Amino acid sequence: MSADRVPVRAPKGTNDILPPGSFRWQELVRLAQDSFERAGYAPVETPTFEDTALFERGVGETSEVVTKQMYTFEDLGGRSLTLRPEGTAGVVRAVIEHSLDRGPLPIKLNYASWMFRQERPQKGRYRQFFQVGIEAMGTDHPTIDAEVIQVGDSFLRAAGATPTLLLNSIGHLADDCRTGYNRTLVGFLRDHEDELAPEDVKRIDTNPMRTFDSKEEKTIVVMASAPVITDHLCDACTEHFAQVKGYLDDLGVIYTLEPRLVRGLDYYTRTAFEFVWSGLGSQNAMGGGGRYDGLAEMLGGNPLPGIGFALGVDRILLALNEEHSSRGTREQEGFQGGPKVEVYFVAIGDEAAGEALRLATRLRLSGIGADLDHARRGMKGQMKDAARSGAKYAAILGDEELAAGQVTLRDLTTGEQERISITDLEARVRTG
RNA sequence: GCGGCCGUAGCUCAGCCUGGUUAGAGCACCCGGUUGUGGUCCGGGAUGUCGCCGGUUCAAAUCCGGUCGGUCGCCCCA
Repeated sequence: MSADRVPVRAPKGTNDILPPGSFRWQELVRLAQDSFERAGYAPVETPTFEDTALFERGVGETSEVVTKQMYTFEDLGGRSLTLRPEGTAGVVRAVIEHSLDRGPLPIKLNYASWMFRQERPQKGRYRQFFQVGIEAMGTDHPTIDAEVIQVGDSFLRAAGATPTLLLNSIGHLADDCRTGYNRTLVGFLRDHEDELAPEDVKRIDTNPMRTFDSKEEKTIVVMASAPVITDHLCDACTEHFAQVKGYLDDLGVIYTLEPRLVRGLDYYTRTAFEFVWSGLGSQNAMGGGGRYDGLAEMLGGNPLPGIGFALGVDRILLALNEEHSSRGTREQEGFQGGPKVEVYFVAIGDEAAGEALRLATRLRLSGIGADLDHARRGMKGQMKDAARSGAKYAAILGDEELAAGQVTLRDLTTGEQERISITDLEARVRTG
C-alpha cells in the first residue's frame, strides 16, 4: 500500500471533541468563566508556549512535570521553548512583565486554556488537556484564600459535581516552618529507610514530602506514623491557616483536613487544596491549587503573594457522566447545551430553495436560529433533517406558499401546523 | 519507562477454540410505501484492505511469529 493511503490520526493522548458532546464541553467552560467573572476575576490569555526557563524556575527543576513531562522544542533562533504544562507560571510572568503588580491589588484573573504534558495517556489523563482556573495576586490576607476556594467549590457544584475538598497548609520556607519540618521528616524517613518501597527511598533526597503521595502499601504504613507539617508550622502560618478555615466555615464550605496533602509543583506555600472525587479512580483529582507566595521572586519579579487553582475540564466531565449514570439521572442535567436551531426550512423546488436561504438568513440576523437543506433532498428527507436539527418548527415553502407569500409553519413537537404570512414569521416564532 | 486487555461495516459486537461454499447482526445512513409532511411501522439498498507484514496449509478473519495502533493500570498529575 502506498504511504499516502495510511490514514492520518490524532496524536497519541489527544482528543477530538465532537458533537453532541462538544455542546456540553463548551457549556461547562462558559459556566466556569461566568462563575469566575462574577467574582471579579477578569479573563487573561497568555502564550501557549513559553521560554523553557519559566517552567524550570517556576514549577521546579526536580518536579516530575519538568523532569519528564514537558513538550520542549527549539525554534529557528535556537531558543528553547516549551508548551505550557500548567497555567500559573505564565500568568504570573505576564503580571510581572506588564507591571500589573504596580496597579490596584489584588490582581484577579481567570483563564481557560490548553495544557500539555507528555505522559502515558489513560482514562482522564491526556497529553493535551484543558484547564479552567483563577489566580489572585497581591495579598496574602486569608479572606482571599477562602474566596478562591469557595469560587472553585461552588463552580464544581453548579456544574453538578459533588467533590470532596481536601485542605492543608504546607507552611513557608523558613527554619522554624517547612524547612525545619523537612529536616525532621528526612530524619524520620532515614530511620525507616529499610521499610520504604524502593521508589520512595529515592524521594528522600529529591522531594521528601512527596512520600505522602505514595501508593505503595509498605510506605503508606510507615507514613501513617510520620510527623505531619501542620504540627510544625510557624506561628504566622498556623494563624493564617486558622483564619482561612474560619472564613471557609463562615461561607459554609465543607472541607476535609488532610495534613498529608502535598502538591506536585514546587512553588506552593501555605494553603494547599484539592478537589477530589472517588469515582475517578486513580486520577481522582478534578483539580487543585494553593498559595504561591515565592513564585514571583523566583521569576525575577518583586515579592507578590498569590493563590489560585486549576480544574481539569475532561475530569469534571468524566465525573459528571459517572455520577449521573450511577444516579440514573440524565446526562444533560445542569446544562443547557444543545443545538440552537429553532426553525428549519423545508423548500420544494429551486425558487423555494432561494427563498428559504433568504428567510433563514433574515431570521439568523435577527437572533433566531435557523437552518435549511443544502443537499436538494426530497421533502421527506428534509422533514427528517428538520426533526434531526432539534428545531421547534419546520417552515415549509412550496409553490402554493410562494405564490401567496406565506409559509406553512409546523410545530415539530405537537404536529400542529398553520399557514402564516412570511412577514409574520419572525414575530410568530418569537412568541412561540 | 513498565504491565494487562483489545484490533471484523460509521458505531456496538458475533464468527476465531474444533481452518473450508458469496463474512454476519443490531443501531445509524440512503431510497420507497405516503406524486408536499419528520419522530412509529413495513419493504428495499449501500458500506468491510476481517489493523499490517510474513509463515503453516490444497485452503487462513480463524492456527503461528512479528509489527503497528488503541485502551486500561503503575509512576505522577488536571
